[in-house]
Amino acid sequence: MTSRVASQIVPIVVPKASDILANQLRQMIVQGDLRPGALLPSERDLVTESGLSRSSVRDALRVLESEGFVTTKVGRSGGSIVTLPGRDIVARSVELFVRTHGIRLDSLLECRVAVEPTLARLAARNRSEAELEEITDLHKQFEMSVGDVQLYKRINLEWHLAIARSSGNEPLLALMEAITMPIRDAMDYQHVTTPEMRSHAVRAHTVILKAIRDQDEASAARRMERHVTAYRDVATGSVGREPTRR
Amino acid sequence: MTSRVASQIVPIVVPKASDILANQLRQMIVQGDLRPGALLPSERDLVTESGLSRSSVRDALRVLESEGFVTTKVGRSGGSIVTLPGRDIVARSVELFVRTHGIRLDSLLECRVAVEPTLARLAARNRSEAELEEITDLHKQFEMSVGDVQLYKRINLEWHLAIARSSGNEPLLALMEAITMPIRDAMDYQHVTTPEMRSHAVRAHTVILKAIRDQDEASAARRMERHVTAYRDVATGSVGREPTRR
DNA sequence: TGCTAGAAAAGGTCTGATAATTGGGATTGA
DNA sequence: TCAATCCCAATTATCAGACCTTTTCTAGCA
Repeated sequence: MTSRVASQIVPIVVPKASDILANQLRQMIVQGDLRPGALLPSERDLVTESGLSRSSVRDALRVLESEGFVTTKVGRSGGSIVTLPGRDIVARSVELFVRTHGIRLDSLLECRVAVEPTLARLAARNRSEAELEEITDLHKQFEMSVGDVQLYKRINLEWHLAIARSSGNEPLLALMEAITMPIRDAMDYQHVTTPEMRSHAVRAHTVILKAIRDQDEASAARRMERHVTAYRDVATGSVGREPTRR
Repeated sequence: MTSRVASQIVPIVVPKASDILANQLRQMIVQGDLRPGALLPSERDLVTESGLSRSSVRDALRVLESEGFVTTKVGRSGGSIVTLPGRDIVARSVELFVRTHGIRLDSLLECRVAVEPTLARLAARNRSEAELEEITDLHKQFEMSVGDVQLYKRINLEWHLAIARSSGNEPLLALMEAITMPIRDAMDYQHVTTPEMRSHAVRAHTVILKAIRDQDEASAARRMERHVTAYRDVATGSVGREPTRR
């Protein structure tokens, strides 16, 4: 065997044409060169500009569409409009992750326990008057819904989400929105609430709302933590198991 | 004007052929009919099975690929292999969200403050011996890295992520992974650490590690909270602003 | 003026062909 | 016999072009 020089060749990846185009467009959007609302050139124009075929251009646009970077309309004066990937995209990916990996309900509730006290604290700090009014409004509806289980559940979730929206913290809000739907599905499937539990929740909400109104951050966080911790312990049937002493 | 019957027609949306196919395949994967590792039929087989054209089939596969449901290889014995959308997909969508919406560093650090104490608590509860060893190992490297800023930063992040992995809570881990990279980028850009700060962080890590080793959940959570809260306050320059009294 | 039919513009779909990539099997040479 | 090499087949990637569907604009007509 003849001796050979040491290979300095590193694995070469050949990117796909459509990926290159998608990356370029994505980067332009991320960097702000393309503003949301802007209309991209038509597919046929992109073909002439990029030198690629229409299928490659379309592949790129489809990927960007599924990532939430463009929305596409058909028809005259249609085309691809630049959008920014919003919380809905994050929520969708989290939801698919949760469903495909069989994440259990207690993991999701643990997640809520981690997130919601901070959301309540931030809501107490940052809420606007309009947001406070919305939360208050939902709370009034909540108080009157203890008889109707379906309504109760819906208003309950809406109230928690309204607080999250008032926090002003987008990443945490996105996570909260993302885990809310899987939690609701799982709870619908396996959990029933008693009237006593419901009126208990109403009382908990009342004091949390007061703390948020008074902008008492520490109280809002502490009471929200108690509320969601209790919820978790009831739902996972682990009331006696080391109740997160603090 | 002749009187007409009330229209009961509701707006009709015509889904795209490729979306229908993508939805079908996605649902089969989510429901478990298609296991990860399974090889989908070739594009041409899918064409004959679905009755659609090759472009529609390819559109569907491209969307699924960008969602993390399949990975596609070219060449003989290539094709589309079923995968499950992992934390990387979640992290990617969060990262794009953060970058396109100009989420500020203090929001991300607030996020960490919300999440990491719970991760530390769960790590103290659920860590395996091997995971404890990994965390300990990283801590030793950390202690020796105070002189090398770049190394220090890398090991620091690795240590926090190792704790997150030991928690056993996949959603929180995904969020932690998702916000780590944007935080690092922003910190690289604007923040410098002093040797005093670094050795202070080493001491904080030491006590957290001890709590995790001893499986002292409350201590792990409390000390981690102090640690990341201090980090946030230093990084946002708001040391004196209502330091989350507790 | 108001309405309608058609033209125009855009994405959606289909068809067929060719290129590039990859793995495995056949071939060949020592 | 065995290892390196060459060739072929299967598969995705890309291209080219045509036609369809949807939507909007417009010109002409009543």
